[in-house]
Amino acid sequence: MKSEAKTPSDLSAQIAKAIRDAIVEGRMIVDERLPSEAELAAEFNVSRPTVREALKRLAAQSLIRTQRGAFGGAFVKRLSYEEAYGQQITTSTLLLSMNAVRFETACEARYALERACAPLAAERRSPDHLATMRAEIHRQQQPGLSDESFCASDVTFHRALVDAAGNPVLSYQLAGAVEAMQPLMNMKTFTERSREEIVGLHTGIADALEAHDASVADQKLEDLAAYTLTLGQDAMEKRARKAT
Amino acid sequence: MKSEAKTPSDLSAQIAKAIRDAIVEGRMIVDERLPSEAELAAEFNVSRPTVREALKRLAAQSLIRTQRGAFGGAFVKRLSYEEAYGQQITTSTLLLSMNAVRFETACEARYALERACAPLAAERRSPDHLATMRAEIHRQQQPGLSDESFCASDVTFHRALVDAAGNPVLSYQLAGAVEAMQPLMNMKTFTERSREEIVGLHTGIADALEAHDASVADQKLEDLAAYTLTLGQDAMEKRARKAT
DNA sequence: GCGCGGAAAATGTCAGACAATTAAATGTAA
DNA sequence: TTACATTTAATTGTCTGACATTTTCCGCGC
Repeated sequence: MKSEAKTPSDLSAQIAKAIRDAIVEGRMIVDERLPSEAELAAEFNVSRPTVREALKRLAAQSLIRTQRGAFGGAFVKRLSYEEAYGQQITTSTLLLSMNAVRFETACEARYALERACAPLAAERRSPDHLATMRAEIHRQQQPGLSDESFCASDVTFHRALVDAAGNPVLSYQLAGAVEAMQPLMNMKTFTERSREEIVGLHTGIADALEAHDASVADQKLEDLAAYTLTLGQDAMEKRARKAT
Repeated sequence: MKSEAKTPSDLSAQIAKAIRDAIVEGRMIVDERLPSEAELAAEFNVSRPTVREALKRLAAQSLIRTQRGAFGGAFVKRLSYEEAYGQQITTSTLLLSMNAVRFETACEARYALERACAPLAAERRSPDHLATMRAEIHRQQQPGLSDESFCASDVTFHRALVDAAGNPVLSYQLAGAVEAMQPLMNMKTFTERSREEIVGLHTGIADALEAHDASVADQKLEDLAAYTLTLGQDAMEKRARKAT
């Protein structure tokens, strides 16, 4: 009945899997109520703490939400875009930081994906998106801005670019790619000169989107990708020279 | 000290957040051992079951692994690409299925991202990737293949295309986009005629990659995107007519 | 009809106990 | 001395039972 001799222990993982499968396969629909903890405990023949551990696992993945009180309980949760963004970003950031991903690799992936957004963004960008981009460009020009703030502004600029494509699925997929780069970028230092260069390219991108010109936007993004790469290589060389 | 009057209850969530932050911010490194459950309970002034619920939350996100026995405990886990793929796919699939994402939206996102891979794939594709693609094309031509198997083969083909770009970060980002489309595609039916069309385009893509020809590959992908869109619209119209 | 208070149901938390597992320490014999 | 078996201690996994807290519903009095 419940063979699965694979993992004799970790009952809570098995129970979590069973419920997760039911949700993913559509056997439980959004806002449907799960049996109470006591009922689940009886059903799976385990104690309530074990069931609770399983439910917490699901809650951590935003698969369920719980509500206290009478007629409360655990409910299948509609996964919102915001939460999905958040999970995406956490996972991407950890993946990059824990696997010693080369700066070039992450950079290449990020700009390849962003360039995929450019044609759509050129077509659909709203005044709102343009305003956000202009505002960030302005911030990036302020003297005395710390490297970290400069990076944060860069991320906001690029997210606006992605969002301008007007496709929430695309925004979701790229949230991780854009945000996860920030820790890698934070390790670099930006000279006055390189900031000027970047701001110039950002301006070019915003102008191109405003003019609905996809090919110029793509060109500027390619330039920006290339320039970012050289920045990374410079930093590496400098470090190598220092180590010698 | 630990006020946080925002959420009076849900201690396990707070504890999980505290530990998660420590990991994400790099205060704990890979393979570092967390304090034992009893120690954590004392540290946070809660009971062991509460600590355990927090740890299960982290385990669900693959942030830690636990080991029983003396000198066992919870350890910060290196997030592998495989696990990251898996989480990506689960989240993407749920996001699409729970938010009534339009077929066109998902389709647009997927092909925009895939086309971003095309130039890199044309440059770097290995014989292995080409062989996988050819094999799937062959499978797709077999008569009597179920729609579901056809879709599964389609996914494998496209993942080979993405992997051919030789950038694991890109592969990770696209895993969700490609796989999450499968349930949406499974709802369609593929006539003999449409399968022929798709197989033709797949062959064109494989040929272009083999010839290192990025622009043809891109063109074929654009055609495939357009054709897939019309398939989806046909299906919608047919359903609408039936409902009338 | 309308507020109000208690009952009931459910999750959140705690305490203590035992089982299972594992690595290190210890002891023993060749 | 070395190799192997045994004990031991630390730690997670699970269970039982209890109490606290939150929230809804129902009936009661007005």
